Amino acid sequence: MRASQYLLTTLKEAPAEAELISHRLMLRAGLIKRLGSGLYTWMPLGLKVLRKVEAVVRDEMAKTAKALEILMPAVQPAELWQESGRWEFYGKELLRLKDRHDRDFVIGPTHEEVVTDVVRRDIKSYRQLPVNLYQIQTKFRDEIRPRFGVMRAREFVMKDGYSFHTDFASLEKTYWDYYNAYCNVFNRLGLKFRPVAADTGSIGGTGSHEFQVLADSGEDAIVWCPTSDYAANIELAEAVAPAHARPAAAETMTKVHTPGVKTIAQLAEFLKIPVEKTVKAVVVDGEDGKPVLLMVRGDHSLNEIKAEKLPQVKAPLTFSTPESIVAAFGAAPGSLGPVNFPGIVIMDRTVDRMADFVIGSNEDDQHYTGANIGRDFPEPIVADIRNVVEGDASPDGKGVLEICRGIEVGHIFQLRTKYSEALQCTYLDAEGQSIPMEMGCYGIGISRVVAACIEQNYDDKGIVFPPAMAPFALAIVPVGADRNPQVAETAERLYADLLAAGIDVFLDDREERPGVKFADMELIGIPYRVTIGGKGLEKGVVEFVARATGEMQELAVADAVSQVAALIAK
RNA sequence: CGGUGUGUAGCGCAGCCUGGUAGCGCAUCUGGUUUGGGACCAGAGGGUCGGGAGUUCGAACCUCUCCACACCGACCA
Repeated sequence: MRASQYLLTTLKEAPAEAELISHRLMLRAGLIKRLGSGLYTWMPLGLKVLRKVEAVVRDEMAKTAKALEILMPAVQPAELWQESGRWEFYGKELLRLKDRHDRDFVIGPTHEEVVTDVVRRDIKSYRQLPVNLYQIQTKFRDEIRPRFGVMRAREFVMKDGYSFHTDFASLEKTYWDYYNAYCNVFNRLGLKFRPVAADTGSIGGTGSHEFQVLADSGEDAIVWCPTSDYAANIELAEAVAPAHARPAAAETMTKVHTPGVKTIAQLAEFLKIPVEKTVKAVVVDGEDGKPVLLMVRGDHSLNEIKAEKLPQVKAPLTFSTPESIVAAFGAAPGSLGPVNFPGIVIMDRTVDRMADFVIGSNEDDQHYTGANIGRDFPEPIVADIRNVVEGDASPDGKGVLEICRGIEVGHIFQLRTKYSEALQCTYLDAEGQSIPMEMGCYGIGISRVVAACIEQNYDDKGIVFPPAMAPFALAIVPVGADRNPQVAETAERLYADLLAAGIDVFLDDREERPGVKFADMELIGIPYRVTIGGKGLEKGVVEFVARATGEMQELAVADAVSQVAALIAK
């Protein structure tokens, strides 16, 4: 491709709305243009990158996941969503619309309903199973807060796969095929990533893994163990009970005046004690509507997903209002505790092993010191309700946990029979019994992968695409071609020869100063550059520069094509 | 939806407090000089100052209202 015939829309300054580095660079490099909140046009250069990702995904879908590609409608009839129950449960993220006949439709945020309908129409016998289908398609989720460009856009490109099985063993086999396919995809794209155990969220089901690209800007916290292969999303990571038993009570429970103390930090500061000696009280609505008191150690934080799963707690998790808290406890948040509280109390496993701690007294501006479980209030229910922290013991007992940030680019689920039952997607087994199919679903955020990649591969000059994702394999930059016919000739010949050799070359034949061309080629992240100038040609050489390292070497013009091809192939 | 903030040329911004008919840098166009790291000189084009209403002789500026966008909290590929 020639720059003179291409549409490069690079910017020196990024639009003010862009905060994340990948978002800024994608706008500056002209990969995407914003149309509205969470809506982006993929410009020629950006689309090329997107297609590169798709190509790798398609290849691995065929080779490793052994799935067949289909394409389902983006617009789906509401009936299917009513049948699965998600018309009610999916909430406002589901974009609903009516056609001219006033019939309800949705713009698909995912395709479990449609694909299940496809399969239930045609697949009737165990002999036809398993079935494994995928598509690459534009999805729409009316996100509460779109942000970070295509990282969390409302409209985005997703690869979604679905498999159907007679039994769980078959599902598990395909599940691990996808697991391996995803590992291959992200490895081939040159990403640093980690598969982690994950919560199944609103999609439902049993087993689940997320594929997280490691980046400090990631929205997810990933827990992992350097000395074992344990890795999980913090939402799921189990906080194990401390190894030691609960110490014996040594202090007498004493009420202390703590004027103006509302937070754990203030409490520890006021009493001059470590925060580990305090217990935090959080009040949520119970399953029966009455407030439930949750206790975690002062320096720990409540894991809302774990809390929501407790049978005593109402789902979705709802923090009790200050009014209902005052009514139930007689005190405002900041001084709450289990002493003399008649309702349900649930404490974290760590709290269970504490003694002589500080806790709210259910009187404003009063706390208890030296509080002890059992002696000063009844033994609460014990549960894992906190987020793990760095230094916690790994749940597999093989080390100590660390935490890093990740961007979720893929997610695989064992759905089991949630949708096949709701939509009556059944098959007849050898005995003629009608049985709901076991299902799995498998997603990759294609457009998000591009942003995640940039988040991991950039420098002060711009994007540094890994070769597998780069819009072009190589840039040729002639310097002074308008004054030196030999430069122009050499550039043209090299361009033609490299194209003939099957290399996707970008020839910057614009009438721009060299600095402008260099800066643009670097900004858009082309992995390699050949610079052709008069001085070099006098010596019979051209320059070859690697974007990632900046390393330059001179190549003899005579065999530049074969040398470039060899260098790129490395 | 709640909290905070911003809307002025394609992009980045100033002007607003203290009303007087809109400006800077980059980008664009023309001419010239330049030419291995985002050139220089001269000239030019480009604006419903987010929309509407109000106050005023006069509103980018003051008031009200609506809209859009961004950031912080509840969702997810």
